[in-house]
Amino acid sequence: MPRRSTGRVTLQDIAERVGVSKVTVSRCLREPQRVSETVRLRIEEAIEVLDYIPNRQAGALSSGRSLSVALLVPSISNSVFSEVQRGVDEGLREAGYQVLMGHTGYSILEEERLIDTFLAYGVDGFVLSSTRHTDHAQRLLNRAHLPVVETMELTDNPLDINVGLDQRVAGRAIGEALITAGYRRIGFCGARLDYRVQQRLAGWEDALKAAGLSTQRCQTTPRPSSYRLGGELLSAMLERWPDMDAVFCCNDDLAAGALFECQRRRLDVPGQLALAGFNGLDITDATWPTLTTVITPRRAIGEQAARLIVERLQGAPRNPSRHDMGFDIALRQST
Amino acid sequence: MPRRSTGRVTLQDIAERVGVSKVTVSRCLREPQRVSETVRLRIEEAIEVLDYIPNRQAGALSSGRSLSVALLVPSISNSVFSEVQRGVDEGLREAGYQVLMGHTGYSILEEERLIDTFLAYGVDGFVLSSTRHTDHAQRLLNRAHLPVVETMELTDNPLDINVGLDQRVAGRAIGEALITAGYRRIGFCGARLDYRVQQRLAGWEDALKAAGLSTQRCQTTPRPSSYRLGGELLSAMLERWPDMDAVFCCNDDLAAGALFECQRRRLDVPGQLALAGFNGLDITDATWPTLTTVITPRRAIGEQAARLIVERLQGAPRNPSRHDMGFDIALRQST
DNA sequence: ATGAAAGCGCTAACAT
DNA sequence: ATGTTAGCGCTTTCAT
Repeated sequence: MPRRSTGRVTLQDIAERVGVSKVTVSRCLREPQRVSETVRLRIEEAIEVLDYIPNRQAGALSSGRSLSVALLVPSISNSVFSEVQRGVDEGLREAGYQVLMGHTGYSILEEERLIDTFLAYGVDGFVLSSTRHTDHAQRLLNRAHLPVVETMELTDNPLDINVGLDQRVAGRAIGEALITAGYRRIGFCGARLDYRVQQRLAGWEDALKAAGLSTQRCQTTPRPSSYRLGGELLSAMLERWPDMDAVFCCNDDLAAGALFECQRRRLDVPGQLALAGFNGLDITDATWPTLTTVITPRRAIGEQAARLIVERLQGAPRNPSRHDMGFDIALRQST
Repeated sequence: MPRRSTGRVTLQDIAERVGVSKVTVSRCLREPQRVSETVRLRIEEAIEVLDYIPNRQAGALSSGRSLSVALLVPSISNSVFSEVQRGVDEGLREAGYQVLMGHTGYSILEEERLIDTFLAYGVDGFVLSSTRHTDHAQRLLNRAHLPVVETMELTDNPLDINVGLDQRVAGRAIGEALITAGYRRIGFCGARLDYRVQQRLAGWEDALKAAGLSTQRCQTTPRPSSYRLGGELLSAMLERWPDMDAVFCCNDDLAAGALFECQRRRLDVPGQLALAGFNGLDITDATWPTLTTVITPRRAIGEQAARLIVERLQGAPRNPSRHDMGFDIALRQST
């Protein structure tokens, strides 16, 4: 017994109304110039009148391409990734691809789960926001023969395409900037301690060691970053190392939170304590005093990722590559 | 001539390896208890060994259900919506649904485009973050016979399910709180001026009028909200109405930006000027002074939206409803 | 320029 | 408990 149709308007409905076969309608949608003008106009009219919405699942099943790309970010609420997302989204949309977003909660296991899910949805490519993955995730990606872009940080062994910046070099640069500015008892505070934060910490150590300074003033926690945590970490540090004259916070949220805590304590920034953040979020340029930070090219990373993946989707051969997008130090009022 | 297969592992491959038919494998995945234990174990082993990933497009095409729900938010970077998103995501994931997110950029035309796109992807339902849509979008949604939840604000004519809070009443409540606290020359500053902001403004007017106070101190702009804009609007207001003793900012970003501007001007908050925001973002509880604000139950809205849509997806009949999730006023140091 | 036929990988319906 | 058959809506291939 035939299963009843879903009631949705299909290519066949358009075809019948116009009096052509459904291949012609399909063709009209994909290669309008291959259909005669008269037929084209009538098809377009029918589509309009019937409110036809193509069934992408059927299209994808048949063609093997879904015209969608998965973008996996650690966190939705972290504004750091929303800029990357915008760049990716814009670039891919222009090329006719839909971006499907997922968030991993900073967990590579969750990333693996999402890769599996999106493979099941038949995405044509992946943009990941890290270079660290489970073995299984890597296997899945390799077998799928899909273009993959790993973003944010750089790696020597990209799965495929890698677009980011050297987090360690950036950490070192901000450390050096603080040293150049005359600070000598420089602390580091970090939350979450994901790979990128660890790299920034290593960079900070590089800078201090190279200058012969102590790297003992280091306060870290696995807890997720927040404004309040920035305040808490700063308080703990002031207690342990009252002589500290500057702090590099692993990200801008912590830096802003630390600044608020200084205000609460009536501690003059930068007079009594200098503060620096990382990423260059909007808030760093709005507080009083404004915050010194490392500006990361998040939008550009997203755009470049989109550009490269589109190239591949349009047929360019696989060619593992690494793209260093650099960073800028913004020296502001807090140092 | 037969088209060559995609090379992907399919149900058929599993079936052949185990020596059963593919329906049995399919059944094993969906209703394991209906398959004999021995066969089940062998199927599970084959799936593991071959790294089988089901093709959801084929499944959805065949069954008419994609096990996915679209969530449309105005902005990815606005943390207001990330809480909603978490609630939705969590609830839907538990029920076995994947959330596909899109952002409209506060444009109902873009919303319409996304509704079209996600209908093409065959989603089983929609969570929207407004009650305002284009006529065409409403038509599309009605014809699709899919569960739809409109969130954030309340409406008298829900498309289907409506979960939110009365933005106008909330605006009035914060206005009244300021009046109760003794302020009399109360300003309003608003950005973007989307529907919700307009409602908050109307509520603020309600409160001031009811108390016989002037509503002239109102500074608005269509520009998108940001910390810096909060500072700019405040500056403009101080210039126009130097006697102003309190400002209700339409959201927390503006309020924080206004606070930073006060710090820059060495204006004592709340001594010389009181500030209030809207939403209850983390930052309002981190600044110095902390910010008075309206706490909106964003997480709860998301969870409730998920709960209700899952009910419908599991067969509950359509039953238009409105769920007022309320709000709380947090009186903090800035007033 | 247009169409007929086959098939993408899966599930629903109906046997056995 | 398992299998057979048909078909979801589209695109591809090949023919006209």
